[in-house]
Amino acid sequence: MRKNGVGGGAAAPHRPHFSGLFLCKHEVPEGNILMTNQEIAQIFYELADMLEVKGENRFRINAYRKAADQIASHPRSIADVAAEEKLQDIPGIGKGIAGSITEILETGQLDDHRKLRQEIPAGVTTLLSIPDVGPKTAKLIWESLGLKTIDEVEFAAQTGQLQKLKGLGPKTEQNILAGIERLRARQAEPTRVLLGDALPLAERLLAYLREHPAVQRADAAGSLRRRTSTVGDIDLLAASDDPRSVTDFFVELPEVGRVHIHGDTKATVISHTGLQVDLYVLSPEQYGSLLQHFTGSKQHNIEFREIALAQGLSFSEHGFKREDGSLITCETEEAVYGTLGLPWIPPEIREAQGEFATARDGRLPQLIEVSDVRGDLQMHSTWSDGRAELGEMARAARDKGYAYIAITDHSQGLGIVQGLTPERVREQRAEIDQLNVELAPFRVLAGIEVEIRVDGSLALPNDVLEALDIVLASVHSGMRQDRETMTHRVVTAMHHPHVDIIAHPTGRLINQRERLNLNFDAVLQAAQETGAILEINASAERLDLDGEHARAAIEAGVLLSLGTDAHSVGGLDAMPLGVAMARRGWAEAKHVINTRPLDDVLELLNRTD
DNA sequence: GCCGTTTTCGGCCCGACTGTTTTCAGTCG
Repeated sequence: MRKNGVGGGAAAPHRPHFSGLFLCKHEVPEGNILMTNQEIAQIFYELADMLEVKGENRFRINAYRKAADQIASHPRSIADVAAEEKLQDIPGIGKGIAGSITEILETGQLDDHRKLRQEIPAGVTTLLSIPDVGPKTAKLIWESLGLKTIDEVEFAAQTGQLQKLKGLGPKTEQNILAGIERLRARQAEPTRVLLGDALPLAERLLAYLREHPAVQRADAAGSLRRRTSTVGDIDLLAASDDPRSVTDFFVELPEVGRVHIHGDTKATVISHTGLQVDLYVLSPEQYGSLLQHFTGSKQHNIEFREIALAQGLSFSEHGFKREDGSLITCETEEAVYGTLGLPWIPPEIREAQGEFATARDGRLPQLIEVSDVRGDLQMHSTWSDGRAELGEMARAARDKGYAYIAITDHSQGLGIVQGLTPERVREQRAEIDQLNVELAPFRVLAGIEVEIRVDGSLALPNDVLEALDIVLASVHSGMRQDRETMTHRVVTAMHHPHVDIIAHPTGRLINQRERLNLNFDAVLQAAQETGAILEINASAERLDLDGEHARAAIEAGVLLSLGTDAHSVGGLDAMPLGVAMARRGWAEAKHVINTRPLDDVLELLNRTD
């Protein structure tokens, strides 16, 4: 788990930067400044960092961080929420922070933040991004040596100045130097790792651990288990009666580049690929509490422990402690939640977004499972930019157990690939018809991923689209349009009579390209009006919609579809990632059209045979 | 600063590991 992951109170000075997705000029009340959720959140993160360096009340600091998390992950524009005077409906936002948000929206800044910034140079809070440098160390270095940048701290460490400070020694000085090196490596290779890349590495490491004779169980936890789109590190857990032998074994694995921490029950290593991997080991009878604790999220755990405290129980990874000091251990997570009278809560929704209240009321959703998915509704073949023949894709999908798929090659109008012309759509249809004879009862739907042109019109004529079984529409070019234009463009396409699904609706490519500048509320409204379906694109670099957007869609009564967007046979394996996003969005099978039998899907699309 | 099926005040999650220390502070998860 990365810095400030589960349970921590430490700073996380740098947050991934989001696009201006949630901002819409014409919705902001007169006189307000254009601010994205991320920009607003950033002010509170910085405020928290500065207060921490000052040594202020840690609960106040945590309140700002919690509010910033809520703001950053809110699926709607905070400016819109503010305009509706609903800010205090958001958990963690009370009168004070609501007032601060209003001030930020009106003036573009926060006076408390501005004043503190005069007191504490911006550079000092950036020192918090160095591993092993927290607020106390940053303050010490700044006040005693006057250092304000990472470069200055690096030089001071190289020249032995840091170890002269009270409380620091030569080891710490070396750790800070190594930390700066790690930070630089991260910045050169900036990104968080894709869920789809981290999962295989975690599985390899787990396979080693499970072979160790003293290991009874091993699982991934943390954000990987919650299936966030990207992860900052990998958290692994093991059950063993001899934990030390397991951490000893772990730090010697071939994947390990460097050992950072190596204790009796925990070890932290850096893999050769630069990813941090943490291992925690406890006895089998404590495995349930270990799993719960390290799955997080941090805020979920805090709420969980508050509920425990209200029942006179203190909870940690070791189990529940009664007030008399006696321990209740839990071998399973079901027992952990059950001890507080709660049903087991799926990891994907442990984000402190209302899951406890829902669980208490017995209203937890029956989340969609991979096995619910009967067909894959987006994939490509050599007819456009895919690497496998249409027949190979179909047979591979059939062999995965699907009842149907949609072949959705690109249309003309997409410059970089050989998109289908009306003529070639008809040729492809003949091949699909032939395949359907061969593969029956498995069914290949003749589909298309048609370009939404810059004005919202589609790149194929109506009669061509009408003859297809399913039409996906998406934006691949002209992506820099302003918010109003882009929103109008997508909404116009949704109103097209032959468009069934908007593919990868927000257009993000994780770590590569920001989301489209789109008013998502307006997209949801258009979906309500037209019945258009929004895709959850399962390819690892898209995962679009993500959980937050999927949940907003479901709450708006909008239907979803799942497609891998596979461009090869191997690409079909991405479906569990898409299902994970759906689960993070609290989706049940009924919310996703391709959990339904083919006839029901065709009826929904008004294309019954 | 937030929050309330004990509370509008007085709480706010809990423990391992490391380094610099002679008993603990800082950082992290």
